[in-house]
Amino acid sequence: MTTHTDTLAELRASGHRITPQRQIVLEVVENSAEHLDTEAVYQRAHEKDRNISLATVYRTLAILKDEGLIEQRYLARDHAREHYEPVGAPEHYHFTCLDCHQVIEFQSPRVNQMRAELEAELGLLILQACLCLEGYCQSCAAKRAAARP
Amino acid sequence: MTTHTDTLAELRASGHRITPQRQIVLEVVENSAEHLDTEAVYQRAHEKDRNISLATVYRTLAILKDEGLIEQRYLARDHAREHYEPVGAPEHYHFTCLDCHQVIEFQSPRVNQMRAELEAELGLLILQACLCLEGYCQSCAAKRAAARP
DNA sequence: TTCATTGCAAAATTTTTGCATACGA
DNA sequence: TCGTATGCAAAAATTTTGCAATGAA
Repeated sequence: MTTHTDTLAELRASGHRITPQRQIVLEVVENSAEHLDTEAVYQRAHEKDRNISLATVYRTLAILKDEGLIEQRYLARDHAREHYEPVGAPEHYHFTCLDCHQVIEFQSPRVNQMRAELEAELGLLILQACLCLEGYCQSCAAKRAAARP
Repeated sequence: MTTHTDTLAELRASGHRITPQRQIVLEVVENSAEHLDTEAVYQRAHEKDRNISLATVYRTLAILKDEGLIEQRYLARDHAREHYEPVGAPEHYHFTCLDCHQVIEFQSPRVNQMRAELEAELGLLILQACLCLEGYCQSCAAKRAAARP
């Protein structure tokens, strides 16, 4: 398990300076249960430091992501927006219903299986896997089938 | 294999009108080998109809996507931008190297396996699967390992 | 001290929307 | 004819960037 301190050390080791702003952004991502997009990270960071700027949050998230210190996830419902979470969070992906818009989180061993296969076959080092599914949930699929026989 | 005419019929059946602009947008997506983002679709559509507007392209792509008549794909390299392609294109996903930025296309039976499992277990109807991987390709991974022993 | 980092504001980019007009069915 | 769809232009939403001042190492 990577700790906050470890992550800061890695950040420094990769040639970046440790600033209060960066510590705050990291804390926010590490301590949130949900996936936060950039705006949400900014809002929470802003509560801790009234002077932090949105530009700094953008820049910091980009650095942390580039260094592999946080992960990005995309929700299908709002795919264009990146959501961040700490590395090491339990693996899960998202299915979004196109009709009722509920998000169903799921796990599947197939993803890691595939990652391992690709790494072995193609020699890749896979750091991030983005997987999101869209379609209709059970009840909405049933409704649509009934509406259009 | 769904034909252009079939797709238009489905579009009409779902309550939308067939306009020259919509036909052009559909043709562009169907006839392009690459994945086009909205701007690229607009550019190609614009060559065929100098008066077509970007707003119409946005609106048309949204409709076609909502109706499941085209699919969206996301490339990890440029994840925030949607890329469209016709339904029924051969399954493939993307890995992007964070260093040299090359995009490696790959296939994996694990995806369909997972889709089938999820549909069976959760009763979902999965229409779109977005999967993109990021990390380092074989040579870039080797370089990084050498640079930071 | 030195240079990476910051905040601010402006710019750039991308997408959406209001509305009068045009046109498909 | 009737109401959807369009083009335009303006607005909204999101992200990036220039620059002088600040502050981490």
